Amino acid sequence: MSRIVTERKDVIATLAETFREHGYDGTSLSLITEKTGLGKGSLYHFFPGGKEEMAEAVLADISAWFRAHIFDALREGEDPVEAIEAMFASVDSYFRQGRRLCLMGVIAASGAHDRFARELNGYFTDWRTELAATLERAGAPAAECSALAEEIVGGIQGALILARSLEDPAAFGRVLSRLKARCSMAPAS
Amino acid sequence: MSRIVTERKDVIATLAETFREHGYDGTSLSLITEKTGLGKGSLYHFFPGGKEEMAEAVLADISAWFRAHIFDALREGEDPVEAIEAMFASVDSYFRQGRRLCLMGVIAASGAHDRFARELNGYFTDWRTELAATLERAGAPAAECSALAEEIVGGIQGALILARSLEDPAAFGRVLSRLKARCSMAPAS
DNA sequence: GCATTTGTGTACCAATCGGTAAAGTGTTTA
DNA sequence: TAAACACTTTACCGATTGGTACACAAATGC
Repeated sequence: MSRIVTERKDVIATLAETFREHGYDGTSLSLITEKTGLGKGSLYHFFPGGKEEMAEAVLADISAWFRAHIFDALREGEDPVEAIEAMFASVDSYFRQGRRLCLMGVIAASGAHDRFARELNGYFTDWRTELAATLERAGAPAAECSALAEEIVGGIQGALILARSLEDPAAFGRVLSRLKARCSMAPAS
Repeated sequence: MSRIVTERKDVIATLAETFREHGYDGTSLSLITEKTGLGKGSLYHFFPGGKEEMAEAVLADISAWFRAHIFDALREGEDPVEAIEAMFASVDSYFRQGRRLCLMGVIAASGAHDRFARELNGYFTDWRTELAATLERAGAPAAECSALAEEIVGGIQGALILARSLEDPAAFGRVLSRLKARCSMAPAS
């Protein structure tokens, strides 16, 4: 019997998908065992803190992904208009054209939100901040770009909820393209 | 010892608040017992179907409220512009200036979403439909008002998630007023 | 080659889960 | 006034929950 050796990071993607689909409270250890193929022994070897540490690891992983692929790209993109366009493309792909929920939103809307308040706050604060700065670089009126960023970051979350509720993933793309259109209006005077 | 007699409808508001705050899976019968002050016997007397029937009753109650106070007001308001303005005011008040989540959104973002798919779909479909029709009556370009309604209904959900995550209820009001502003642009040609 | 580290499987735990059964109390109705 | 009804209380059920203990196997380091 060949032993299949796992590493901590191999589990995180599966963990993330499970939490996304079933929520924090809806994800039991037995469900995790089933989805990952790992027994409790292995699970608690990687995550001594149990379920809470698993969720924390997943959230940290997601934060890192967004920092690397979205926030940094916004800040460091030479052409801010192009960078914003790239952000929308990345978001559409990351959320699988509206078929995948945002785990940050899922946690925020669950009873476990206070346990992960720091991660949630950081994620949304960073996104709003970086997007606002890039909008300003792109020529949006300075007084407005923080509010516009807020509207967009929130709009993305709402569009995901809406798409799932309407059972119409395409609704996500429609809202996304409207939000994108808002970015190119009211260019710098 | 005076016996306190309860009616089914008396429990529903407390039930709603509990589900809102703790999510569907996070709301246990013992938590419900604690919040409502009712024992399991009484609970199962009112809701023989248990937790699922309780949630269904709450969702039905919410649907009825929105139908009566939002959707009907949109459809029957003589002045469509005023009706839309009233909708935003009602929404701001219903969601307690961003301090209260939408239970429909909470369920949609939970693992229980498929169990209540019909209710979720109906709620969002009706809202989008009625708002789109009112926008058209208000003079919005016919080709656009369905998409605009979608953007607004989704935007409200997202703003609630955002406000909770940022621990800044005021973010809800800010997004709300931006969404409202979108309604008065592009008047009929 | 031997010890240590890294990962796995199994058995177990108290606590809680959602749900049931039935006796009891008060209120309405006939 | 007696039966029917509406609500409550208490005790109980098997299943599942998150978590622990520990023996065990494979890879790794010296």
